[in-house]
Amino acid sequence: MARKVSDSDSVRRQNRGLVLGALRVQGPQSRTALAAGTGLSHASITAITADLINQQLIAELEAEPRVDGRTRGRPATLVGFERRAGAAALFEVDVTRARLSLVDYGGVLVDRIETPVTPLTFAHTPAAVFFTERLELLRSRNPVAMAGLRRVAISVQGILGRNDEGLVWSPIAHLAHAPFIQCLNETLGLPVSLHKRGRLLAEGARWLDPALHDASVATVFVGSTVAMGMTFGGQGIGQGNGGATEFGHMNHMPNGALCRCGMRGCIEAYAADYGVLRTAYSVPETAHPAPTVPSQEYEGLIARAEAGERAATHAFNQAGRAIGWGLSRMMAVFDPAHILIVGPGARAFGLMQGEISAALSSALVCRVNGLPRIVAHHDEKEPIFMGLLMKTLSEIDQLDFAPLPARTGV
Amino acid sequence: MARKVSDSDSVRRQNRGLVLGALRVQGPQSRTALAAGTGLSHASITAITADLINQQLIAELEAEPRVDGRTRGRPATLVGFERRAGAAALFEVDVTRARLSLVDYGGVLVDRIETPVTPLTFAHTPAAVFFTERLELLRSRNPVAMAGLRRVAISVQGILGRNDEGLVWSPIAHLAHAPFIQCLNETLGLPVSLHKRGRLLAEGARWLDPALHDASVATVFVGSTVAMGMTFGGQGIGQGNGGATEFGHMNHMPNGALCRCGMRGCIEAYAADYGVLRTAYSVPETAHPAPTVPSQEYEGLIARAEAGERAATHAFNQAGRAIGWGLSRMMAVFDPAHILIVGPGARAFGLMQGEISAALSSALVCRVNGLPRIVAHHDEKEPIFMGLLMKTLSEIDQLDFAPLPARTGV
DNA sequence: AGCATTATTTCAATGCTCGAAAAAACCAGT
DNA sequence: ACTGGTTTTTTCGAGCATTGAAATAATGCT
Repeated sequence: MARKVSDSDSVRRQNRGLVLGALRVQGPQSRTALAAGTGLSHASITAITADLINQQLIAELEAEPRVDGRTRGRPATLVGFERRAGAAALFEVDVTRARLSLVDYGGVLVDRIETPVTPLTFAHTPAAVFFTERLELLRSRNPVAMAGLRRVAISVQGILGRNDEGLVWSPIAHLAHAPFIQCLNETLGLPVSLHKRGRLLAEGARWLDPALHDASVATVFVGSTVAMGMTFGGQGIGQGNGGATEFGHMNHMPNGALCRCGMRGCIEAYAADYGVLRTAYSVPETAHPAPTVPSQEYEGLIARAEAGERAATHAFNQAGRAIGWGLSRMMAVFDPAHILIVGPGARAFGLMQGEISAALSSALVCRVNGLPRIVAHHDEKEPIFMGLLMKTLSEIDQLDFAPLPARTGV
Repeated sequence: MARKVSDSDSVRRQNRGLVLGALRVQGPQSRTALAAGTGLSHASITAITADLINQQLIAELEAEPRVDGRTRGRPATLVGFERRAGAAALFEVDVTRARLSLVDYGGVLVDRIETPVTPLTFAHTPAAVFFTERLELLRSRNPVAMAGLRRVAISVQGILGRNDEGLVWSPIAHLAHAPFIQCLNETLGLPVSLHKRGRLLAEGARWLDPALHDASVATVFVGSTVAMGMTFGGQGIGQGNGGATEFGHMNHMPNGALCRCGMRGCIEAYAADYGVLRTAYSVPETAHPAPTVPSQEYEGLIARAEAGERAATHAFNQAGRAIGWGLSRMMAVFDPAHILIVGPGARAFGLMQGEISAALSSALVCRVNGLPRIVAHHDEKEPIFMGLLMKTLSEIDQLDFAPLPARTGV
């Protein structure tokens, strides 16, 4: 049942959140700009920013040379996040490597640790230990920043259980069912959150392209896996892991090619790197998928397909068909205004586009409403990091700092 | 960009909405119960209900005999909607008939007009005329109630355009692209809204079963068409037609059976009544679908299948397979806590269940998280009406009555 | 009739927002 | 150097909604 949302304290919290959100989205800006951006009155902005400055969450920036053309009148004082107000530790765990980044409250990267990962990594070292060790290393290198740590966020691939039970399945060996979240949480006494990589991709795309910020977008990652995240006009559904999907494991063809997940006929089994290679080399569909594919091998195949080599183009056609039918089926359930293709496979977009469009054209929604715009982006790493970063910092904004702690400080 | 949500007026509006919502969901109740249900203080409830009573939106009910067991203390005064506060006209348009219901603000059915519809109906009579005529008839029979008309809502099948452009495609002949919404809107000077039938089904299920009210549910209609609506913990995405899907026209098999929509291989082409009959009678898949199927024929087929007749059971197996793979594919994108099967086809659920489960088992999400609970409901008419009714009345609550018009009205 | 119990209303205090007016801070031109 | 114009912030008083606690109402029970 709906619950109260609105005594006068909630109003304040809400408006603080609005201000922090505006700063997060648009960067440092003047109070006047904040008033315009949030719709609040100048008077309220003054009160709220004074509050936030008192609590050292934001600070006035040094006067910048004016860039906005205005030359007359009192110059604006920009306010922006106080970088020392807090920090977050962000893990991105992949099949081939793990990366831990320390960022401050302003979103600036402070330090970073990269570690190669093999299928044996988490067999030898329990995940909780692995994460803790790296956090300790980070702490020893950045004692000051780490003292203000407020959140640990982890990006993983796989399926998150229905009720916050963590990873129930993952292509990263020995990571599923490992109780590292609770461990870290208890050890550190901090909120630790787990995010699906595909979902962060969508989140990141939203932050990287302002046009997408409030749109509904499906972001498809094509590479060593096939994944998809969705955003709906600015918010995922059901707070939690809303927007996360298992697109790569949507069935493309009953009883079809063997997938890494053990099922048969998944889209990924045709469109992820290993699937494309398998097709190109005429390896039987039921052959066990290669655990990892060296990127130069995949790149090489793209090059050969672009040069017109039959087996290669055929493989990418197959991949395109799988993705296309998958999108066409998805659109029967949810039809986004934008579709983004990202990841290593985005480079092969040209090779798959024909089949994708053909499959999409057979969706009733598309025939009636027209094909959605599909765009390929070639950088896949930063969207994930960006998504993890912005999602975590926004969470700190709203959860830690928006419920005003004790009224005006001092 | 996020905009202001919260000056003190919005707080009032918000809380009025909470009160109206609680009354809508839980029916007439005491102020004390409202306080508990909304989380507001008794003092606020007093103020808000006084306001609402002043504006004649709600009224104190006659003392009812106590049923709650409490026998001591001051008896509660129940407040409930003032039925005369407004009315709504609800059209349910189907392939075979149209129904117009007049309901008052309390949700009580006042009058109803039913009209058979044929494929020629809207060829002879423009939709706008058809609707207007019936509204006029209703007005002549209920001048008083119709004077308080606040909304016209129409339930249709088909695809709604992306930007409120109305029906772009519909299985109801000559209804797509007809500008009846704007016409009615201008003629009546009232908001006229169009709803997808499948979406209302989900909405209705939510209101009919309290356990589903705040859950995420996929409601599948199986009958003359196959349709699906989704709810996400109480709210559709993207306000508008969030939760609407084109599930029936999700592709089941590339280049498969011919569907009424003109495409090939849609789920509907296998699982709607005409599809099942076509399979049962070994009519070629590419044969043009029957425009309508008499319900006794469909029922008869169910009976024969239940009696074990081969052709019939095979047809329902096919249908189950189409629905099952469709659900399995849907679950890769959105996995609801409940799946409801409703409509005439729900009676055949037992015949399809095996194939549905088999297909679902091949979804990774299901293998990992377990199969979702699938339940068949046998009544399909009332959920649609209920959905249309509650959605429209809630809209009046929130849009017309929550933004308090002019402060206390003497 | 008086007491216990439950439902509502009254009252005074608190906090937030807002609009308008005042104060600041800076540029330009004379 | 000084005055006027312009743009940004802050200050101030008013208006409102909420809240907890205390007061008031309305019954049943004994």
